[in-house]
Amino acid sequence: MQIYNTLSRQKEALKPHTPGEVSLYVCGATVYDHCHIGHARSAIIFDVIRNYLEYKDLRVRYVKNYTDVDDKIIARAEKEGRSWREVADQFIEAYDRDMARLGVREPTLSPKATAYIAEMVQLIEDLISKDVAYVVDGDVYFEVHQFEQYGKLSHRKTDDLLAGARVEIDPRKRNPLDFALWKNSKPGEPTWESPWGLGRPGWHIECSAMAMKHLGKSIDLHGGGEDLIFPHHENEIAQSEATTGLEFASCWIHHSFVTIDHEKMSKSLGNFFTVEEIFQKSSQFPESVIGEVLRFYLLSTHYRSPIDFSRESLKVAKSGLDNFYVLFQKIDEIEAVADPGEMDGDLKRFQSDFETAMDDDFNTAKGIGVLHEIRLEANRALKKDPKKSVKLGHLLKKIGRVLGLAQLSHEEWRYQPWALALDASSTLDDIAIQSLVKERVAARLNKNWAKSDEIRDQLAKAGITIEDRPDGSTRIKR
RNA sequence: GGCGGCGUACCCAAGUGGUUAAGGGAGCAGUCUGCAAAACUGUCAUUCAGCGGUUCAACUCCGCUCGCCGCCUCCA
Repeated sequence: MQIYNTLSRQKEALKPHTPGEVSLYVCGATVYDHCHIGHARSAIIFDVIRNYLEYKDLRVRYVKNYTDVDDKIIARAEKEGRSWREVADQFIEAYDRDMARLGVREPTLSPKATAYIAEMVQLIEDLISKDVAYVVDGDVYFEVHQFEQYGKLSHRKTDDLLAGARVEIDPRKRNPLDFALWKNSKPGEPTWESPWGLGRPGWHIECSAMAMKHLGKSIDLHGGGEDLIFPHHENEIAQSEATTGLEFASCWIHHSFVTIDHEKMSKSLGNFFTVEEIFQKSSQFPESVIGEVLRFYLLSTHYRSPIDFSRESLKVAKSGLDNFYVLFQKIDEIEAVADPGEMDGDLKRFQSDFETAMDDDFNTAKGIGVLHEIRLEANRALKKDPKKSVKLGHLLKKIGRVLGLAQLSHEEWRYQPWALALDASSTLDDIAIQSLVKERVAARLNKNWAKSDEIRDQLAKAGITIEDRPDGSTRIKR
């Protein structure tokens, strides 16, 4: 298995510290607002990476934190006249709910930063004693020049960083690049006791403390969005390695962004979509369907490439997924039986194609391509070799599980045949549709084609497509 | 200014120093159907932004040009 490592800027073989076990740490969200599609992309990518490692019989210890103390949380709390804790708790809950709807499994552990203040204080004390950190008026800073390898992750020289720096010069810092490990807190802010007085931790130290606490001094995989490379991950490396003298993480995985009109989503541009709002706007579908559409869309581009978000791209994802569920329905209808374990001929080839794709830096886009090839083959075999179709259907489910796709039954997918579109602009309600469909079925039985077609046109105008099935039933699609 | 990425058919998107450049969506034709729809079959890039170079051979390696984007500040 080859994984692209930001540290070396090339793909490397995965070599866990403990054979058969993999430790994975991912920087989670700062909980000051609802999460957006970018957060969803991050969560889904690492969910799939975790699933695939497990599929390859590796035991995965996956830690993803919540940053529940931060300037933005404090600012929001102040603005809304409530406590920072309330704000954090609210958005942790919202985050968990969004993740569940996206079919993202819970990590092995989801620590909250504020539960690890003691560990952070201890780390900082150690850094001070090693003379790589210094105290100024109740603040503690990490002295970047004391860590020779500073810049190894972002591949930047400290001089270059200074040259392009847009950082305000703080006269109390020995060097503008020095970053806060501990901040003297202002009245009303969250506060903990420390050897340097009342204060709160800096952002970077949180992840170091939680990662080392739960995964040890040297972890196998560390991930996050590519915007975290500098300074967050660079600083994590500096702090952690300055304390332990060991390599903090062997492999750094960074994913690219979700863009809107090819620009990074951001609050300042106002061009972001929250997961919550996508679910709300698509509420004519069951959550499991929307979640899967989002997953399919987000996994259809390699994680290291940017992906542009649009309504259109979700429609395409929906269409792609429809094909799988149509197949599942057809397989159900043929009533052939096959042992899910039976793997012969094409089956093995498809499975190995999928593994080859995923072994190559988690190429989910190619993996989805294999899913479609299996689907096509299963459709072809439907009449000639129904048993093969059933087996291919089993394979589809097995492989799909890694990606979190194609796991529903066709009934769940098309739970109400008359509620199948992303743009529900129909002027007819479900009851009206049902009665028109009944009327049309009767007309067709009487071979009253004019009437039947008239009803079909009427439904078409309301944005509903009719499909007559061979058994006389009617399927409807918006 | 420093560092990095991208540009593949109408749209999205994999990929490789050399046999047919995945797959999806859309389109077109056929099978099926009362007609449709769905599904299946076929078709849809002699070509991979442009120009040079290396090579027996490049879309794939190197250089330059054009266009787009990201990081260097909190950010998935």
